[in-house]
Amino acid sequence: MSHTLGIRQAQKQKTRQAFLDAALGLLEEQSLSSLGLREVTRAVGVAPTAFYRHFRSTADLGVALVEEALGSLHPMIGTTVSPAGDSDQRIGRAVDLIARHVDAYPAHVRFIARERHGGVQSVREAIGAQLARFAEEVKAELAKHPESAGWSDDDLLMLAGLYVDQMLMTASLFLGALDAPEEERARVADVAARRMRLISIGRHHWLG
Amino acid sequence: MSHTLGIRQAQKQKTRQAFLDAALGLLEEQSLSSLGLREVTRAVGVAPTAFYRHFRSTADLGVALVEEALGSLHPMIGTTVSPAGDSDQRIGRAVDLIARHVDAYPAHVRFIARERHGGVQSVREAIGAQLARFAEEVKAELAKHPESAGWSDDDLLMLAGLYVDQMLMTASLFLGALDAPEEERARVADVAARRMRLISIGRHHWLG
DNA sequence: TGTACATCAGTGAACGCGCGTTCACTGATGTAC
DNA sequence: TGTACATCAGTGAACGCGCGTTCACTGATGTAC
Repeated sequence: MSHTLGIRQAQKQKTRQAFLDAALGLLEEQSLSSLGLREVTRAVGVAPTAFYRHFRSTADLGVALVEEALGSLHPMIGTTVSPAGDSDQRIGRAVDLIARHVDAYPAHVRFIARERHGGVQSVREAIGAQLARFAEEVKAELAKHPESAGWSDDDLLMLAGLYVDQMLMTASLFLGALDAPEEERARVADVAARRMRLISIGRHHWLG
Repeated sequence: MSHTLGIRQAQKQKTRQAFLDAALGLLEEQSLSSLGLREVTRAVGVAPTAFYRHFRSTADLGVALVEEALGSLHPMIGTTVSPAGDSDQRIGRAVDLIARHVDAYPAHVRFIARERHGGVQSVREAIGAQLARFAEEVKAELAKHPESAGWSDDDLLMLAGLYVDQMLMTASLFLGALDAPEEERARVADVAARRMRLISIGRHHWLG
């Protein structure tokens, strides 16, 4: 069981989380490179100087947001890229899982899509590092599949990277259809599934 | 032959282009949503108020940059997605063309990658519209290929979108390796080619 | 349990600075005759 | 070709405002005894 924090530590964590939440909200309509320190503290309801008790800069806060948005996703890799079920079932499960994740954490997904190529170097690097970890984990999972027999390490990593990028693309498409009618969301899911199916077919005919 | 502009018009166009060039340079290290009007005029060497003679806002300038970065690329679609040569030759040609384009216009490519999901709505929409056009053009080109016999319109558009996204991904990877040793650039080209090969294989086995 | 001192998350005033936008202007270019 | 007037790209001063950062502070929480 976990150690109970002191009152002071608990309050500090609570404020820190309020900073992350407020920033994430503000970042729905702008980029991190234009997010102001005073803007965030105003949204939280504390003095501007309180910011420095938690972060060195908004870039630093951005790196913390990367951890929050992607850090908890690693355990999902195993179940998503499992060999259970036939190909179409696996694809349907993956697409559905992405759709649910976008529904549950739209601001996190938007933040990652936006800042992956955004204007703040340290945040780009943090996202890149997390995505590289995902690719390695997907690769390790793919290696367990019987279909991967005969594949080189390099080819497996190539395929894993393709899957990771495809997941991000799909998440971004769902994000754009968040407020659209169900019909549009279904269309997005359908296109995403067909893309993955095509990749899956390519995978099965890769050797020979 | 083209009409010669008056001195006044010619000078205005020259200044406008100076704005676009200066903004593109400044955007290598930040996002459009944090680009300041005064920052741009300072880089150009004109008074801040001169900006308003050309653009309503930095967002407006961003939309103009989208046109500059992507507008001239449409004619390249036809030759890139042509059915000439075997599959590997076509892929090699496409990857090489992307690499050369990134070398020639790194700032344009970075701008598009950054602002595609960036914080300025009108610019996101302008990029989205251009990419949708590209997808339609790629689809039209694919439809000419004999391999596309039996494909539905919807599947062709799905494949075209996959190619367009893959081109952007590849361009972005080359961008990250711009200052890297040739060895690293070759590795990027190799991964990109293998990704496209896998997609191409999937394409050939899509039906039946 | 109580006391005395240390820690430290959050405060509030103050600073110098660059921002976007307005306005009336200047002077070179364009046009009508 | 010359003259008189119109256009308009770029100027420069001025404005009110919000920014990031500094500093000494307060008072609740933590700790040593």
